[in-house]
Amino acid sequence: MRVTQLFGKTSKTEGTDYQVPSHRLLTQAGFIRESTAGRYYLLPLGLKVHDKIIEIVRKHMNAAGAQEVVMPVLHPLELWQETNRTTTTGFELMKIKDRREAEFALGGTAEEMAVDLVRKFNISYKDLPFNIYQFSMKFRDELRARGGLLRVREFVMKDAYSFGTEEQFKAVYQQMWDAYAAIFKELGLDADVVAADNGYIGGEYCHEFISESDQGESRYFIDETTGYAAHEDVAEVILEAVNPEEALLDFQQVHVPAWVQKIADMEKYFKKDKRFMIKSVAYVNSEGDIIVVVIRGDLEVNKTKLEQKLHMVGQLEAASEEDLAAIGTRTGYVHAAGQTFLKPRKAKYAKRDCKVIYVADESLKTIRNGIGGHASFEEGKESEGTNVNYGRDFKHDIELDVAMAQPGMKSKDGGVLVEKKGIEVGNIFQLGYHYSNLMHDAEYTDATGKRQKYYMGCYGIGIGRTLAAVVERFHDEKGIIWPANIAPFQVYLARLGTDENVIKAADELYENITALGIEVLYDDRDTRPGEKFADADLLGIPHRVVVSAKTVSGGMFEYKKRTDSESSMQTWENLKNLLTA
RNA sequence: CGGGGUGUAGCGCAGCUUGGUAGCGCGCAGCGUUCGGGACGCUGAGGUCGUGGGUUCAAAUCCCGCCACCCCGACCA
Repeated sequence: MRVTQLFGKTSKTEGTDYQVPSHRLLTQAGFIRESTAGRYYLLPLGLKVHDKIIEIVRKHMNAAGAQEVVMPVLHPLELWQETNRTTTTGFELMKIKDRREAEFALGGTAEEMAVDLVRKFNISYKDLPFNIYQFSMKFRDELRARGGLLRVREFVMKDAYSFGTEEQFKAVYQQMWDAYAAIFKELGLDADVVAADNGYIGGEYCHEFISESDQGESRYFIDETTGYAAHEDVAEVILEAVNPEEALLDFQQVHVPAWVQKIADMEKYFKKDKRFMIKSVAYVNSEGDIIVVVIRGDLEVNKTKLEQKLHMVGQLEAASEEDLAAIGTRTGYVHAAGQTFLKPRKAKYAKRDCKVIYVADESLKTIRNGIGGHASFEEGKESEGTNVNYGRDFKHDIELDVAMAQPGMKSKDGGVLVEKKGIEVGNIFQLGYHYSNLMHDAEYTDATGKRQKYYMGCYGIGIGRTLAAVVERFHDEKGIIWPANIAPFQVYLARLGTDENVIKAADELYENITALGIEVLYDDRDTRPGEKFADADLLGIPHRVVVSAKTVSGGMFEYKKRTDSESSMQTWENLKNLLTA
């Protein structure tokens, strides 16, 4: 390809709106162009890379026995209604109607479609297991697109759906895990594999493949001694007893000044570490019930864990002042001990009839003689509890681990958790019977002739995001540095000058390298050398060859790798070897 | 959805306070001089000033509505 014929241009100036390197570089180098927020044009250069990534993914999926299909992008809305995802999806479902008023969801993920396709056939146990996948545009009405291709509203995703028996599933899951590891390795992204939350997809467990990056939005923890790796949403820690040697003291309700409300205030007033404080955090669910989580003062409630463990996925929101008023309390004075304590006040403050669900975090068991959680806010008589001991002074029926992990904590496997940030480039989900239970006829015939439900999994890779993750990992101040296997071209051939001999030599070299089956981007523009070199670096093509009056007179070619700082003169034979190596 | 900000030529911006013929740099086109890390001179093209309404003799500028985009948060691939 000649640069003079290539659609898309590099830009010398950087925009000011780019917060993320890959966004700026891909735009500046002419790989992508923004349409509206979160929707991008892929230009010829960008598409070439995109295609190469797809090819690698396809190769490994096929090798793992998965079979490619294409599903419609418009999903009949009834399918989504069958699984209640029209109301409960995490992403805002995009819907459209045709002229007959038939409603469709713009596909954001395709579990229902896959099941619907499969149930159109008479599947027997002899057909199992199988795994079908596709590359298709996914639509998600993101609240806020961000970071170029990192978080968009339309993107090509490879999504696979496996069907089989429960016994067969483990092997399929492992197969996909291995395929993913191979894919990301081939792309130069040695992704961390972390346990994560299934969220709206459903199922009981899943793993995310995360490319470590400062620009990533996923926060996760790794225990480097044991290998335990988990997304912050699910990371489990062992909390050790803080003061097990301390004798239990008598509970006291003591007067405190009105300014003492937050944990920080209490630390100041009682002159004790926040680990000894007892904190209550209130949420409201979609029914309007109030969920009060009582937890150690130094910990944060992990809402994802809480939702998962209460089976209220996607339903919890932080309680408002109004919600708190409904149970007779207010911010800073949510009572840890439970409903009974609230009753006397209820008549005065209650505004609506709602359930109060108390959850005690396991961390409460790690402290003796804690402070707080028994606040009274009657004016002039503000008070707090001291020497509070969970189990003795109060206890809740629901005891869960819902604390957010923090760096330095002990992982559930015993090592120390290190915090990392990264870009989630792929995920594998165990779905189990989630969809088979919700959708009719998601069944096959077993060896005894009985109908059985499918045990499913699903597996996704965002192609554009992966592309961006590669750029995040491989770039310098001058531009992108593509790994050779996905570079849009292998060679950037820069012709310096417009001398007849130079043109002839460069044209010939272009032909000769192309004849080797190597993709060349031939910079045949009549521009100055500096511009060509700058573009070569910006575009990130692995090899750079220069033809100029100097090289022509010497009968040699100038060669440099994108990652080299110095170039060298090479004969054609040597150059050939360097380029085909 | 809450808070903050921005919309003027392909890109980056000035002009708006104090209403009066729409500007600058880069880029683009032509000519010339140049030619090894983003040259220089001259000439030129290119803008419904996001959009709808209002005030006014007159609106990029003042007022109201709407839309889009960016950042933080919330939410979540």
